[in-house]
Amino acid sequence: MKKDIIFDVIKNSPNSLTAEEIYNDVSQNINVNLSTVYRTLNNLVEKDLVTKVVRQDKIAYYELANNEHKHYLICDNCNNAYSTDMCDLDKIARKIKKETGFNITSHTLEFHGICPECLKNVK
Amino acid sequence: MKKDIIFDVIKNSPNSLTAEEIYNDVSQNINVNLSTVYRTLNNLVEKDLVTKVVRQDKIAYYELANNEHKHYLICDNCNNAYSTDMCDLDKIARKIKKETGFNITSHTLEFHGICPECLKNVK
DNA sequence: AAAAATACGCAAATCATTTGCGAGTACATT
DNA sequence: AATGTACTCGCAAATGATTTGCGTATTTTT
Repeated sequence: MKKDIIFDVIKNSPNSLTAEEIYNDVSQNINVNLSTVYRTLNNLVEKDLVTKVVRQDKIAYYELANNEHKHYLICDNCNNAYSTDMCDLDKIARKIKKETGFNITSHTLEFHGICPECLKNVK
Repeated sequence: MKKDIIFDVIKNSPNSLTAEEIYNDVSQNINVNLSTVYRTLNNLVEKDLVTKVVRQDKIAYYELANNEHKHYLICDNCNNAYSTDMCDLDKIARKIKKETGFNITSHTLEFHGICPECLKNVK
């Protein structure tokens, strides 16, 4: 079924994708409806197979729910997202937990700025 | 004009507000239209007087564009947002800048979990 | 006070995402 | 194979936060 194909697209993508991007990709091979893509994505997120992150542009991005935690550097100029695995947030999370009693289970982090490529072109 | 009243609401709020919350607040005193609130907010954001942050719930939250950097602990149970000023991200940002050349200008960080209050009630 | 610029209300538009419904398909049980 | 039950999908309409066009008021500038 189409769920597998949609999941494959996510699995094979090095970066996170929007529902529309997934839809376009899948549509090249088979017929699907956008709502099917959304339904499937929600399904995969529920099953913890896929992670959904809403960015400042208000669009949801989906990626493989992998163990290794990633964050994005989003260029305000070209709007590309570069991922980084640098994240010392667990330390901060522990500190917050200790000082506030808040039981933190997850976090999202988004950096904004200008990527090296754009920096070159702007100058 | 209404811009001042809207700005006052934001100034006097200890936490970030949605457009609707601001609208409700302002409406208690004067007549305004929701679109006026939105227009004014965009205006204030443009002038760097107000900061807009889109959260995972896809709703934009507005707060005074203040110098002191805050992040939110959002309870997945009661949906309240607790703010914290703990943020060692500048260190991480510098590291990323050095290693990737990405010129980071801002970031958003959102912690999710269960707040102490809800923890008590759930148990 | 007239002209030019803003502010505002109202209704309609937008856009990502969701949902109701009805039809198609798969799988299990007899 | 036949029946039942549960998904899977497509399609069109609905949602909900936010934006926009437009005409009218109100302010600011001259």
